[in-house]
Amino acid sequence: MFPQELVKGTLQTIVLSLLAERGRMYGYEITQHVKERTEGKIQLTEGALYPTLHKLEADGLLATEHENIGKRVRKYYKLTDEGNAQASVKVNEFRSFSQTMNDLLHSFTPQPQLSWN
Amino acid sequence: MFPQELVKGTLQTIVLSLLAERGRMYGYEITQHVKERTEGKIQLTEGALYPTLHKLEADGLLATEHENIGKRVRKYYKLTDEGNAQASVKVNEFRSFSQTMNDLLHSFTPQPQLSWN
DNA sequence: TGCTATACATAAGAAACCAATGCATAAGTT
DNA sequence: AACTTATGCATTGGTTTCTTATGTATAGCA
Repeated sequence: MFPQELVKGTLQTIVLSLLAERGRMYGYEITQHVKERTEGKIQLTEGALYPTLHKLEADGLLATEHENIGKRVRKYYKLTDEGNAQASVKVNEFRSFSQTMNDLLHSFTPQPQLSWN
Repeated sequence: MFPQELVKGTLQTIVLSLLAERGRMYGYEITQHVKERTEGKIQLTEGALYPTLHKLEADGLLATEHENIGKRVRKYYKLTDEGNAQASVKVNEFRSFSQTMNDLLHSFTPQPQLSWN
């Protein structure tokens, strides 16, 4: 489990990229999916996720579809065109940041050079 | 320039790893060094840095040495033994987090496989 | 003389998150 | 039938962490 301070600031990026990949998802599904794919190392709390989803929707990056599952209503989120563009931006931004940070930390304990296959 | 939300939570890691690498540094030096090494992409503000340095010192991870430069007093920070250990932990933690995130975002736009040289 | 750089520091407010709680349905268990 | 766990939405109070702004002071340069 990573300390929360590290995960902070990546929530929007995670949500946008997952929706870009999978088309549409609902809130609870996102938490479970992230937990499984990261082997429990990243766990999104609902208190952080739902406000973020609402904010992204208010910003016009997400649109919702309501679906009845038995007597429950499930809210599916999907990307708008703008949201799709923003997903690209955010993911590239994170990768670039990740690279910069690793360069900055590089000399601490030298790692072997990476190369593309 | 990265959005600040991405840099958040990495300040302690940056400080500890730079001190592990360079022995001792003073506050202003840290801001300039990070700015140069990242080509301006990460810029630490003093309002964030100084409270962090004070906190790390209060937590016993850093020790200070005062040096007179002309009529000014410059505060050098260096790692304690505990700080040195913590530097390892934090750097490894970030690298692991970075890897996990990149895996999670991987399928968004597939990247070529990485391999060690 | 005035501007910029160096160098420390704090303080008020904002942003983002966590932990807790709440409501409700569904499924499985004893 | 009763209880527990899982599913699924959501809000609220408090904390941490950072930003912006400000303050003080020395030093160098034009």
